[in-house]
Amino acid sequence: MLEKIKTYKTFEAGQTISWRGDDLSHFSSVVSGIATLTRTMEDGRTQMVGLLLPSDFIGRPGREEVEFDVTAVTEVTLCRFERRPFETLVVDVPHISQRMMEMALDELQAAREWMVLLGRKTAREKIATFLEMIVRRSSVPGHNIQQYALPLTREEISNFLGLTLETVSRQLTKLKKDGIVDFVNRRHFVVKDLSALHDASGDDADGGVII
Amino acid sequence: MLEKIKTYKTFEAGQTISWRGDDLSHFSSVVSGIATLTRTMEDGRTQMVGLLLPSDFIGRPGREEVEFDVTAVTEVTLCRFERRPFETLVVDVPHISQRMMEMALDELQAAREWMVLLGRKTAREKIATFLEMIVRRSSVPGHNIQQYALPLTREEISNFLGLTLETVSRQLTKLKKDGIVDFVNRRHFVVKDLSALHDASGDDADGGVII
DNA sequence: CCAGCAATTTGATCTGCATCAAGGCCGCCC
DNA sequence: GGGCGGCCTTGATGCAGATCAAATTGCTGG
Repeated sequence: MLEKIKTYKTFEAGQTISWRGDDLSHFSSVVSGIATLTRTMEDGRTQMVGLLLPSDFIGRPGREEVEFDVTAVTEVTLCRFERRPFETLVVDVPHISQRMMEMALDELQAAREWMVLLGRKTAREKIATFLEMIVRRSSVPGHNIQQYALPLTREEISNFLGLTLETVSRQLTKLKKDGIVDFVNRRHFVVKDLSALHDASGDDADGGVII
Repeated sequence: MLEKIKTYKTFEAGQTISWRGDDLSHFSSVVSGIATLTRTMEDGRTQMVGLLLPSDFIGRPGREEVEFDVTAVTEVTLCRFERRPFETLVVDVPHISQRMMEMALDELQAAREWMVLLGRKTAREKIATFLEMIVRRSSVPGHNIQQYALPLTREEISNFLGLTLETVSRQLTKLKKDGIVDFVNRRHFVVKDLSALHDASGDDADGGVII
């Protein structure tokens, strides 16, 4: 059923996929590439509120408007469904809303963890948490990755972490000086001490039950 | 069907409803009272990630553990469903997952707006946004409320906004000195200039489409 | 191969909020 | 009613990260 109403669309790196306030004409899921969800205040202060990776979903049944700016960071291909037929489908096919509920709850959990970072972590902890997240997300079980790609510019990272780009740069070089990570070049890094990286993140040992 | 497996439980103000890491034995919805969702770091830094009001939901199908501490701020009555039967129900009754999807997406939207506040707003903007939220949530169409209750202590507010309690106190007295709000007592306030309060919040005119 | 330009790093300085430290207020219980 | 204890306010000081300001790097297109 989904097959009938689906189309693909590709956006090039840097292109805006939709602006806050636009009519919500489609629901989409990311097929490939990386996109961001951001909010910009009147004076230009910008906060990223979501990083969309393949399989992530954009759109909300029952809403008429997009609530955040969606921007392609790399080339992005979306699989899109027209809004009206999709909304009908959500009602008719129970499995879809179950799946979407699960995805929404996962995202909610991630957003809440991110709120802890934004509200309470130091710059160093923010950067360490961010790098650790990259490592965790890029890891494939069984494979031992040596080198990780940094998909965002310093400015994008700063908008993700609620910092300035200068602070991001400084904290990255500090983690390097401390021997925790190393930079192959500006967009690729190696983790030299994973447990030190974790210690620097401010998160407790493991999901954090104190026995 | 829900009727059969539902029970009520009341918690007194200040009591912990569940700790992070506890087994998730029930799904609950708030019947009355106010509860908070918080995360506390090893060294005691605390961030609130959710404020649970009547009709809000606690729990997540497919999860074994509670992810955040849940605490009663006022006396709280929950309507609880045992986990296993409820999970079955979610699969069998499509309407439930549709409703839960919508609630999760609403919460996600709220969490993302909160991320902007935590990452980019100044202390004054945070306080103004918080007061404006209280006003919006307490407003009943048709009624003209004069006085609003502040459901949280200064410390709880500070944990909500990613500030210290001293900063919360100072910014509240500043908004008072500026003639924007007035305090009947420590836990009740009056808005003297709603549009000034809005201006102080840093949010744009209205949901923010620039025409 | 080099000019031009955007991204990044690095340095100097400033400042908003945290931290440290007293009091003051007020409800509550004896 | 008075004193106790939990909130809350207010003041003084410190500092992490913002801001302002140059370099430096390194890619891109001529």
